[in-house]
Amino acid sequence: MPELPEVETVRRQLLPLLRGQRIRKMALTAPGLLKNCEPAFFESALQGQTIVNLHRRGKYLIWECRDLFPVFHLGMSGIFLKDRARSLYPQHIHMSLELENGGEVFYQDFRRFGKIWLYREWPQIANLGIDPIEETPDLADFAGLLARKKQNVKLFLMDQSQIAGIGNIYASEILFEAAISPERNTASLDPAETARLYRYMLEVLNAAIERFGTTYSAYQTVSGESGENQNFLKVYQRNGQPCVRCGAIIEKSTLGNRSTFFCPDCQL
DNA sequence: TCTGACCTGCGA
DNA sequence: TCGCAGGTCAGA
Repeated sequence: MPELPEVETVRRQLLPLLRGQRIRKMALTAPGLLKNCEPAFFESALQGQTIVNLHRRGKYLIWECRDLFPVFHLGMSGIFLKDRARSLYPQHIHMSLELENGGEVFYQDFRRFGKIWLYREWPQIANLGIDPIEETPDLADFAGLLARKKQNVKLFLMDQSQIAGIGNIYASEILFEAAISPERNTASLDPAETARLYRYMLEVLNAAIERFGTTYSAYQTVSGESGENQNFLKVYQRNGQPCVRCGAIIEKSTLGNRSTFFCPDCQL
Protein backbone atom coordinates (compact mmCIF):
# COMPACT_ATOMS: atom_id res chain seq x y z
CA MET A 1 0.00 0.00 0.00
CA PRO A 2 2.35 2.66 -1.17
CA GLU A 3 1.60 6.04 0.38
CA LEU A 4 3.74 9.17 0.16
CA PRO A 5 6.79 7.81 2.10
CA GLU A 6 6.88 4.61 0.03
CA VAL A 7 6.55 6.44 -3.29
CA GLU A 8 9.21 8.95 -2.20
CA THR A 9 11.53 6.06 -1.27
CA VAL A 10 10.94 4.54 -4.71
CA ARG A 11 11.67 7.90 -6.37
CA ARG A 12 14.93 8.38 -4.45
CA GLN A 13 16.12 4.85 -5.20
CA LEU A 14 15.14 4.89 -8.88
CA LEU A 15 16.71 8.29 -9.51
CA PRO A 16 20.38 7.21 -9.61
CA LEU A 17 19.46 4.23 -11.77
CA LEU A 18 17.42 6.17 -14.33
CA ARG A 19 18.54 9.79 -14.49
CA GLY A 20 20.38 10.56 -17.70
CA GLN A 21 19.80 7.06 -19.05
CA ARG A 22 18.34 6.26 -22.47
CA ILE A 23 15.61 3.64 -22.74
CA ARG A 24 16.61 0.81 -25.06
CA LYS A 25 13.43 -1.22 -24.70
CA MET A 26 10.15 -0.94 -22.83
CA ALA A 27 7.81 -3.95 -22.55
CA LEU A 28 4.35 -3.75 -20.99
CA THR A 29 2.44 -7.01 -20.54
CA ALA A 30 -0.66 -5.84 -18.61
CA PRO A 31 -2.52 -3.49 -20.94
CA GLY A 32 -5.16 -2.75 -18.29
CA LEU A 33 -2.61 -0.69 -16.33
CA LEU A 34 -2.41 1.88 -19.13
CA LYS A 35 -5.12 4.51 -18.85
CA ASN A 36 -4.70 6.87 -21.78
CA CYS A 37 -2.97 5.03 -24.64
CA GLU A 38 -2.36 1.60 -26.13
CA PRO A 39 0.55 -0.61 -24.99
CA ALA A 40 2.16 -0.66 -28.45
CA PHE A 41 2.18 3.13 -28.56
CA PHE A 42 3.49 3.34 -24.99
CA GLU A 43 6.35 0.97 -25.75
CA SER A 44 7.37 2.58 -29.03
CA ALA A 45 7.02 6.15 -27.78
CA LEU A 46 9.34 5.53 -24.84
CA GLN A 47 11.96 3.58 -26.75
CA GLY A 48 14.95 5.85 -27.28
CA GLN A 49 13.75 8.45 -24.77
CA THR A 50 16.23 9.80 -22.23
CA ILE A 51 15.02 10.04 -18.64
CA VAL A 52 15.83 13.51 -17.37
CA ASN A 53 14.42 13.42 -13.83
CA LEU A 54 11.88 11.77 -11.52
CA HIS A 55 9.27 13.71 -9.58
CA ARG A 56 6.60 12.84 -7.05
CA ARG A 57 3.32 14.52 -6.27
CA GLY A 58 1.27 12.84 -3.58
CA LYS A 59 1.26 9.16 -4.47
CA TYR A 60 2.03 9.80 -8.16
CA LEU A 61 5.48 9.16 -9.60
CA ILE A 62 6.22 11.31 -12.64
CA TRP A 63 9.06 10.35 -14.99
CA GLU A 64 10.35 13.34 -16.90
CA CYS A 65 11.74 12.18 -20.25
CA ARG A 66 13.04 14.44 -22.98
CA ASP A 67 9.68 14.67 -24.79
CA LEU A 68 7.30 12.56 -22.71
CA PHE A 69 6.03 12.17 -19.17
CA PRO A 70 5.02 8.66 -18.09
CA VAL A 71 3.11 8.83 -14.80
CA PHE A 72 2.74 5.91 -12.38
CA HIS A 73 0.32 5.36 -9.51
CA LEU A 74 1.34 2.24 -7.61
CA GLY A 75 -2.16 1.45 -6.37
CA MET A 76 -2.12 -1.07 -3.55
CA SER A 77 0.71 -3.38 -4.46
CA GLY A 78 2.83 -1.74 -7.17
CA ILE A 79 6.61 -1.72 -6.69
CA PHE A 80 9.67 -1.08 -8.85
CA LEU A 81 12.60 -3.48 -8.64
CA LYS A 82 16.06 -3.26 -10.16
CA ASP A 83 16.60 -7.00 -9.96
CA ARG A 84 14.01 -9.49 -11.18
CA ALA A 85 15.51 -12.14 -8.91
CA ARG A 86 14.34 -10.17 -5.86
CA SER A 87 10.71 -10.32 -6.95
CA LEU A 88 8.40 -12.20 -4.60
CA TYR A 89 5.77 -12.45 -7.37
CA PRO A 90 7.67 -12.73 -10.68
CA GLN A 91 4.45 -13.85 -12.40
CA HIS A 92 3.12 -10.36 -11.64
CA ILE A 93 5.90 -8.36 -13.26
CA HIS A 94 3.94 -6.31 -15.78
CA MET A 95 6.54 -3.89 -17.13
CA SER A 96 10.20 -4.34 -17.97
CA LEU A 97 12.59 -1.58 -18.88
CA GLU A 98 16.03 -2.02 -20.47
CA LEU A 99 18.48 0.86 -20.44
CA GLU A 100 21.32 1.47 -22.87
CA ASN A 101 23.85 1.16 -20.02
CA GLY A 102 22.63 -2.42 -19.45
CA GLY A 103 20.52 -1.59 -16.40
CA GLU A 104 17.02 -2.96 -15.98
CA VAL A 105 13.97 -1.91 -13.99
CA PHE A 106 10.82 -3.98 -13.41
CA TYR A 107 7.32 -3.01 -12.31
CA GLN A 108 5.50 -5.65 -10.25
CA ASP A 109 1.87 -5.30 -9.16
CA PHE A 110 0.00 -8.44 -8.09
CA ARG A 111 -3.31 -6.71 -7.45
CA ARG A 112 -3.06 -4.64 -10.61
CA PHE A 113 -4.60 -1.60 -8.90
CA GLY A 114 -1.73 0.47 -10.28
CA LYS A 115 -2.24 2.91 -13.14
CA ILE A 116 0.04 4.29 -15.83
CA TRP A 117 -0.52 7.32 -18.05
CA LEU A 118 1.61 8.84 -20.82
CA TYR A 119 1.57 12.61 -21.36
CA ARG A 120 3.27 14.80 -23.94
CA GLU A 121 3.48 17.73 -21.52
CA TRP A 122 3.97 18.16 -17.80
CA PRO A 123 0.95 16.30 -16.39
CA GLN A 124 -1.74 18.26 -14.62
CA ILE A 125 -3.10 15.66 -12.21
CA ALA A 126 -6.73 16.53 -11.58
CA ASN A 127 -8.04 17.20 -8.07
CA LEU A 128 -4.69 16.80 -6.34
CA GLY A 129 -4.21 18.81 -3.16
CA ILE A 130 -1.04 20.08 -1.51
CA ASP A 131 1.88 17.67 -1.23
CA PRO A 132 2.89 18.04 2.43
CA ILE A 133 6.57 17.25 1.78
CA GLU A 134 7.21 18.84 -1.64
CA GLU A 135 5.08 21.94 -1.08
CA THR A 136 4.93 22.04 2.72
CA PRO A 137 2.19 24.47 3.70
CA ASP A 138 2.76 26.71 6.72
CA LEU A 139 0.54 26.25 9.75
CA ALA A 140 -1.81 29.06 8.71
CA ASP A 141 -2.35 27.52 5.26
CA PHE A 142 -2.95 24.14 6.85
CA ALA A 143 -5.48 25.62 9.27
CA GLY A 144 -7.16 27.29 6.31
CA LEU A 145 -7.48 23.94 4.56
CA LEU A 146 -8.98 22.40 7.68
CA ALA A 147 -11.48 25.22 8.01
CA ARG A 148 -12.56 25.15 4.38
CA LYS A 149 -14.62 22.02 4.67
CA LYS A 150 -16.26 20.47 7.71
CA GLN A 151 -15.53 16.78 7.54
CA ASN A 152 -14.22 13.89 9.56
CA VAL A 153 -10.57 14.57 10.42
CA LYS A 154 -9.27 11.17 9.29
CA LEU A 155 -11.12 11.41 5.99
CA PHE A 156 -9.67 14.91 5.63
CA LEU A 157 -6.11 13.58 6.00
CA MET A 158 -6.83 10.89 3.41
CA ASP A 159 -8.65 13.21 0.99
CA GLN A 160 -6.18 13.48 -1.91
CA SER A 161 -7.84 16.67 -3.12
CA GLN A 162 -6.87 18.36 0.18
CA ILE A 163 -3.59 16.75 1.28
CA ALA A 164 -1.95 14.56 -1.37
CA GLY A 165 -0.15 11.42 -0.29
CA ILE A 166 -1.60 10.23 3.04
CA GLY A 167 -3.36 6.85 3.13
CA ASN A 168 -4.85 4.66 5.82
CA ILE A 169 -1.66 3.71 7.68
CA TYR A 170 -0.23 7.20 8.10
CA ALA A 171 -3.62 8.81 8.81
CA SER A 172 -4.01 6.49 11.82
CA GLU A 173 -0.45 7.12 13.00
CA ILE A 174 -0.66 10.91 12.60
CA LEU A 175 -3.90 11.08 14.61
CA PHE A 176 -2.37 8.93 17.35
CA GLU A 177 0.71 11.15 17.65
CA ALA A 178 -1.52 14.24 17.69
CA ALA A 179 -3.73 12.60 20.36
CA ILE A 180 -6.84 13.34 18.31
CA SER A 181 -9.67 10.83 17.94
CA PRO A 182 -10.35 9.69 14.34
CA GLU A 183 -14.04 10.33 15.05
CA ARG A 184 -13.53 14.11 15.38
CA ASN A 185 -14.74 16.64 12.84
CA THR A 186 -12.28 19.20 11.45
CA ALA A 187 -14.60 21.98 12.63
CA SER A 188 -14.19 20.86 16.24
CA LEU A 189 -10.39 21.17 16.39
CA ASP A 190 -9.07 24.04 18.51
CA PRO A 191 -5.86 25.90 17.53
CA ALA A 192 -3.66 23.73 19.75
CA GLU A 193 -5.06 20.54 18.20
CA THR A 194 -4.67 21.96 14.70
CA ALA A 195 -1.03 22.76 15.47
CA ARG A 196 -0.43 19.24 16.76
CA LEU A 197 -2.04 17.70 13.69
CA TYR A 198 0.16 19.85 11.44
CA ARG A 199 3.32 19.08 13.38
CA TYR A 200 2.79 15.31 13.50
CA MET A 201 1.64 15.08 9.89
CA LEU A 202 5.10 16.33 8.88
CA GLU A 203 6.99 14.38 11.56
CA VAL A 204 5.29 11.04 10.84
CA LEU A 205 5.75 11.34 7.07
CA ASN A 206 9.37 12.48 7.28
CA ALA A 207 10.27 9.77 9.79
CA ALA A 208 8.71 7.13 7.51
CA ILE A 209 10.73 8.43 4.54
CA GLU A 210 13.92 8.19 6.61
CA ARG A 211 12.98 4.57 7.37
CA PHE A 212 12.37 3.69 3.70
CA GLY A 213 8.60 3.33 4.15
CA THR A 214 6.35 0.79 5.81
CA THR A 215 6.39 -2.80 4.59
CA TYR A 216 2.98 -4.30 5.11
CA SER A 217 1.93 -6.93 2.60
CA ALA A 218 3.88 -6.56 -0.66
CA TYR A 219 5.92 -3.35 -0.43
CA GLN A 220 9.64 -3.70 -1.17
CA THR A 221 12.16 -1.01 -1.93
CA VAL A 222 13.78 -0.82 -5.39
CA SER A 223 16.67 -2.96 -4.17
CA GLY A 224 14.22 -5.57 -2.87
CA GLU A 225 14.59 -4.79 0.83
CA SER A 226 11.76 -4.27 3.32
CA GLY A 227 11.08 -0.81 4.68
CA GLU A 228 11.73 -0.24 8.36
CA ASN A 229 8.81 1.92 9.47
CA GLN A 230 6.54 -1.03 10.27
CA ASN A 231 8.72 -1.55 13.35
CA PHE A 232 7.72 1.90 14.63
CA LEU A 233 3.94 1.84 14.08
CA LYS A 234 2.08 2.71 17.27
CA VAL A 235 -1.56 1.94 16.38
CA TYR A 236 -1.90 0.55 12.84
CA GLN A 237 -2.65 -3.19 13.07
CA ARG A 238 -1.96 -3.04 16.83
CA ASN A 239 -5.54 -3.53 17.98
CA GLY A 240 -5.71 -5.56 21.19
CA GLN A 241 -2.22 -4.45 22.23
CA PRO A 242 -1.44 -1.85 24.90
CA CYS A 243 -1.03 1.80 23.93
CA VAL A 244 2.64 2.81 24.12
CA ARG A 245 1.57 6.15 25.65
CA CYS A 246 -1.04 5.24 28.27
CA GLY A 247 -1.35 1.46 28.37
CA ALA A 248 -4.99 1.31 27.30
CA ILE A 249 -5.88 -1.32 24.71
CA ILE A 250 -5.71 -0.14 21.08
CA GLU A 251 -9.05 -0.47 19.33
CA LYS A 252 -10.06 -1.00 15.72
CA SER A 253 -13.16 0.43 14.11
CA THR A 254 -14.45 1.13 10.61
CA LEU A 255 -14.58 4.65 9.26
CA GLY A 256 -15.35 5.48 5.65
CA ASN A 257 -15.16 1.76 4.82
CA ARG A 258 -11.58 1.65 6.12
CA SER A 259 -10.08 0.06 9.20
CA THR A 260 -9.13 2.65 11.76
CA PHE A 261 -6.82 2.04 14.71
CA PHE A 262 -6.76 4.30 17.76
CA CYS A 263 -6.26 4.53 21.50
CA PRO A 264 -9.66 5.14 23.13
CA ASP A 265 -8.08 6.76 26.19
CA CYS A 266 -5.46 9.21 24.95
CA GLN A 267 -6.93 10.19 21.56
CA LEU A 268 -9.63 12.68 22.46
C1' DT B 1 -22.09 11.24 0.46
C1' DC B 2 -21.90 6.49 0.34
C1' DT B 3 -21.23 1.86 -1.78
C1' DG B 4 -19.42 -1.47 -4.75
C1' DA B 5 -16.11 -2.93 -8.12
C1' DC B 6 -11.55 -3.68 -9.41
C1' DC B 7 -7.70 -7.58 -7.94
C1' DT B 8 -5.01 -11.23 -5.62
C1' DG B 9 -2.55 -13.14 -1.57
C1' DC B 10 -3.04 -14.59 2.88
C1' DG B 11 -4.82 -16.21 7.20
C1' DA B 12 -8.61 -18.07 9.81
C1' DT C 1 -13.71 -21.57 1.36
C1' DC C 2 -14.39 -17.06 2.72
C1' DG C 3 -13.43 -12.56 4.40
C1' DC C 4 -10.14 -8.99 4.69
C1' DA C 5 -6.63 -5.78 3.13
C1' DG C 6 -6.95 -0.94 0.70
C1' DG C 7 -6.56 3.50 -3.45
C1' DT C 8 -9.47 5.20 -6.66
C1' DC C 9 -13.44 5.95 -9.35
C1' DA C 10 -18.07 5.32 -11.27
C1' DG C 11 -22.65 5.23 -10.21
C1' DA C 12 -26.55 5.40 -7.08
